[in-house]
Amino acid sequence: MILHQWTKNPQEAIAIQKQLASQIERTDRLPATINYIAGVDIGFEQQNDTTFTRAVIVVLEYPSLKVVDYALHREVTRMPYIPGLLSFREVPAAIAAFQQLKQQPDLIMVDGQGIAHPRHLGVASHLGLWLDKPTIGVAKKRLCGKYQTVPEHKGSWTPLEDKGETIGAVLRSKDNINPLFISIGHRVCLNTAISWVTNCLTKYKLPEPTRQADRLASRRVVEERIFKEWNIE
DNA sequence: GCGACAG
DNA sequence: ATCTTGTCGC
Repeated sequence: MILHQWTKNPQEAIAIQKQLASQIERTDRLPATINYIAGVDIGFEQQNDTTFTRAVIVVLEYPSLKVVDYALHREVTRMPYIPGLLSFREVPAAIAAFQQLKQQPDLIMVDGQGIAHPRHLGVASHLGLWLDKPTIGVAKKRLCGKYQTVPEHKGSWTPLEDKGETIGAVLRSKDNINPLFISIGHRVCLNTAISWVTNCLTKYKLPEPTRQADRLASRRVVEERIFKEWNIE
């Protein structure tokens, strides 16, 4: 279902975000059993005078964390990067990639903020609302909010607060490595978001869903060997 | 006015 | 995000 037009006008985009933010669900509404978790990431390719947006979405089986499906979509980049309006640049491509999946996920982790955003509608929230799926924002940097120093050991976290409310969690996903910024995307409460990200952590900074998506999104060319490596097709 | 600013 | 070499540390 179409929620709105993907305007390229900043003023209109801000108005749309304010209207959509009220529809975000901050409490759990996800399957009792999670069998498939998706990871989303976007990369860019410069080809002479044109910039292409490349969206990658991978689906991992849980708890094995094995990749069972993935999709990729390229399109000419529609908007420049403007802090706070990232979803209007990246989400359309992510939706196109999502529609190619054969295995539907029960939960989606997105590279970027969820409600930890000036108008409470980061990429993870916007994508979740559009797809009507549970989503979690997994960002590597802070967009807004304040937080206390996080203990250095893996698993510890401190609240990310803005204007008197908790908008996310600053989570140490690996010992002595910069923390991740976790926030509600849609249909998942903060504690549930934190536990699912934690459940998907192995020996790296990023949880497996976004780490695997990142591997493809940040690649110059998607070679055939990737298919074999994941035993797909 | 000045600084901050996901990817 | 992307452009890029070496380098410090577990």
